Amino acid sequence: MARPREFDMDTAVDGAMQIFWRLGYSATNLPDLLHAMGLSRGSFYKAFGDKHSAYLAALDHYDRTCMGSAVALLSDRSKGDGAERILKLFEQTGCGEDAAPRGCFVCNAMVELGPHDESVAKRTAAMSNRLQTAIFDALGDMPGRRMDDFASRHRKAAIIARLYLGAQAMSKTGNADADADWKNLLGELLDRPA
Amino acid sequence: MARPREFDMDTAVDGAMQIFWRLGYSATNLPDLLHAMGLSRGSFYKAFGDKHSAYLAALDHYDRTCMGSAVALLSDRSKGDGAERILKLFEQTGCGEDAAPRGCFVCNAMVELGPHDESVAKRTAAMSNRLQTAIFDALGDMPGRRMDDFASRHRKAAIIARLYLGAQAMSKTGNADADADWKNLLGELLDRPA
DNA sequence: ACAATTAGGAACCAATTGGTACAAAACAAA
DNA sequence: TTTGTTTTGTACCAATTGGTTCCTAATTGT
Repeated sequence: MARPREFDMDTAVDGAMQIFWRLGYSATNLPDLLHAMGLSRGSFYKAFGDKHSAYLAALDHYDRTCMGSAVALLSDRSKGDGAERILKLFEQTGCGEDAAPRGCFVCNAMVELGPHDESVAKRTAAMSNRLQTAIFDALGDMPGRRMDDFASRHRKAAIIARLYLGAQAMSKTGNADADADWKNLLGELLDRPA
Repeated sequence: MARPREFDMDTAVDGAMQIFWRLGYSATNLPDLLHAMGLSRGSFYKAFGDKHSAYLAALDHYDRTCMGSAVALLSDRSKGDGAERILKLFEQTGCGEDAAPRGCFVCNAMVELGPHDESVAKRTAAMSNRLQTAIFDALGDMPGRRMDDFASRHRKAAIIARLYLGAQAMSKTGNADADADWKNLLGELLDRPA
């Protein structure tokens, strides 16, 4: 048919995700974005249309990759019971100790564009719901602990999801590691039925 | 000495806070900022120097006003015991139901500028610490409930502060009111010693 | 009244913004 | 090899960005 594209689509979108994640939407200008994606203006506008569409593609990429592995961790029975998996999630996604804290892309997007961008709001809401559901499921997999009723588990999952976002947000100021042991209480929290 | 300024400093800074709070730093351009502050370019640059300084002034204003009243609420013994006051904080600052969700200015600033702006990081860290301390104090004022030890109270306060930030962040997507009753669990959580 | 001093506001600025036009280049099918 | 199609990179664009200049107006102290 015609000339095939030289760049790898997934690599480019991943590059976009990286820089949007680190800098946010407004603060990322086109030259930086193009550099991060490894392609030139022509290719970019042909393949994505505009900056905003590239951002949405980056969000969807985040959903597929990062959010996907978070959900996978939460539902992986080989990693311990539900409480241990939730704790692992908090530890692995580095709620605090990171040297270059970029937080959670979903949280960043929600805060920056949520109220003014319908398409972003829809995606971030879907992703946080996905996380919350995975937490809910993990809460149901705690053999040996007293089982919560459905409504309590739901509320508990809602709390933990918000706690996760808040921890990610606070990690971006760099003072979070000062009292990093707050994670310990999360474990105690999970033990206690509500 | 000389001609006095015609605008009220506090009103102007408050206007700056409003629009920065709603739009964020990057997305607020100078014309909008000037309009919100009710003054012209000349007066603005004479009084504040540049956009960034105005943002810092807005943050400090937030600390004085909003954060101040939050802390005041948390330490107001006439509003109930510590647990009730914490619950009131979550209810009053509208974690979810707001029609025009602007979230929490501290959280917004942390997420947008925290990792790249030392002066913002310092201020937001100070403010979140201030909130966390007030929560810690409130947790110590729960007559009739079993008293937590010092370390547990500290961790509990750290959790609640992060929960607050996360709830504020999630409120910006608009889907938060779907399961607004997660606050109920906060009450149960507070009852239980850790 | 009169300096001295400062606020206010409009005109202006260079740099950067996101986005477009277009021609050359690279491929596939014939 | 020719033709048709698509990518790629560069030059270009208008609009907007935050910020400066500078003149006029207003006020206070003397």
